[in-house]
Amino acid sequence: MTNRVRRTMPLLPISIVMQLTELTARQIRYYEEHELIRPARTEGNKRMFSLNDVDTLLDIKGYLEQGLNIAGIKQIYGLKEMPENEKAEPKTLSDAELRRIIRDERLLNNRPGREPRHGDLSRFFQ
DNA sequence: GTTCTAACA
DNA sequence: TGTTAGGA
Repeated sequence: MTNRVRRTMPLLPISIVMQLTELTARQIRYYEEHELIRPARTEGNKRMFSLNDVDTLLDIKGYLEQGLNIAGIKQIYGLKEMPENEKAEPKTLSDAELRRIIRDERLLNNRPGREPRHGDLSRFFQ
């Protein structure tokens, strides 16, 4: 079995992915709506995530913490209609390019819903 | 008990 | 995004 298969094999239910990524089910489903991830479905319509999906979600979380919104992240993952189940690799962006995207979004909207961050070491002390 | 979709005091 | 209703 190839590593690609291993990484794209749908194995994880949303509850596990929630713990692995520290994202809410709402967020995970929302990102699927925007085609940032493409989890498979069981016969009962339950989402099954691959390790690649988890990896992508972790990247998304990182970008969100940097102030990017879905639109900005979509620019990085151009996840259009690709061959079956093959996920797009993160578009390689220069730091300058990434900074430009973030700056534009801060300009466009004053980072809606974002409160001053205290320091993210807090999650290590829950 | 878990996950799903749709919708919003 | 959170949360909840109503089903599966």
